[in-house]
Amino acid sequence: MQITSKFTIAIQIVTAIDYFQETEKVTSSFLADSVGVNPVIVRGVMGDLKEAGIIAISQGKSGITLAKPLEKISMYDIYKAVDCVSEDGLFHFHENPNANCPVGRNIHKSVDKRLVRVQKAMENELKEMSMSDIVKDTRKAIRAEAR
Amino acid sequence: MQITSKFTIAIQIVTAIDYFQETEKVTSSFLADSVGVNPVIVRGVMGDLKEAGIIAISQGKSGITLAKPLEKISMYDIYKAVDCVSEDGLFHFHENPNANCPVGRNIHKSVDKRLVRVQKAMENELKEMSMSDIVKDTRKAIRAEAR
DNA sequence: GCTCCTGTAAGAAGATATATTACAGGAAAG
DNA sequence: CTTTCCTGTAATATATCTTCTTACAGGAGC
Repeated sequence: MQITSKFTIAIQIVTAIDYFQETEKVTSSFLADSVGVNPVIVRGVMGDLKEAGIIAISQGKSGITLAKPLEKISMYDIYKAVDCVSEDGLFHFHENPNANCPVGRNIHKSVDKRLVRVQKAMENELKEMSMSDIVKDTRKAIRAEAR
Repeated sequence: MQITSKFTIAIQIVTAIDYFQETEKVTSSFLADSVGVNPVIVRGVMGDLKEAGIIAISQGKSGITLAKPLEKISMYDIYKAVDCVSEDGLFHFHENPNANCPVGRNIHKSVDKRLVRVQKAMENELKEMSMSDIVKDTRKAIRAEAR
């Protein structure tokens, strides 16, 4: 099992918007070309990011822009925006434990809270990561290429 | 997206083996009945758990038993045993970032290591959790019912 | 008013998860 | 040694999810 690529697509979109904001008109097709997926997918992700207040969409010359400074966008913000994990949680509890079995009837109680804790541990790590660091690293890698 | 239910099925299987070990002959059908899934699924998970040295499978009177004390089985051990996350990692990076785009060409480098860190944060939390605690909680819940 | 971009619908194709039937082979028990 | 019955596994069927793709309406910007 894996988390939808919408998450990493969104990360690249935000990075590319910042990187090209000043030199290009950034549109869904432009981003789709950079990311290597269909423009429709990009528009979907763009919609999510707009709703979350991360980007601003204009059809004008400015194209798509960031709605707030990179420092204020965490990877968790993006993760939440694109909804890449089911609202039932990261873990999928099997649906029909047997209610006639004492274990089947009570296992949920003991396991659920721990699964929540595990998911939170992952999400807390995402909260610590800022998009400005991703962009910095990417710019550095691009500069390193030039040599 | 969600992690396969094989994980929670395995957790219930280990719990049920411990709980019923002394009073019942534990077989794949017995477990399947408790878990509420098809016996074939249980046999698959059993195979994984056996390979990981967590349970022992016998066709004799003893049935299926734990291969080591509960205290020595962590949730991480089970998570690893059933292989519920792709070996490419929890996160799915989109496949074709454009190599002609500086961002598309370099985004992987900056993001990958962070995704690994996030996944590890989750897995470390699982390592802290012992099956003996799950079983204790479940037994407690069962006793509470009796009143 | 014209252009072109976004938003969205709808359908196709592929991957994955789970259920289900069936059966061979082997271990345990007598 | 024979019978029983449990495991291991293959093959097939659904259902769901993901991503791709085509198409088009409506609206924003120039």
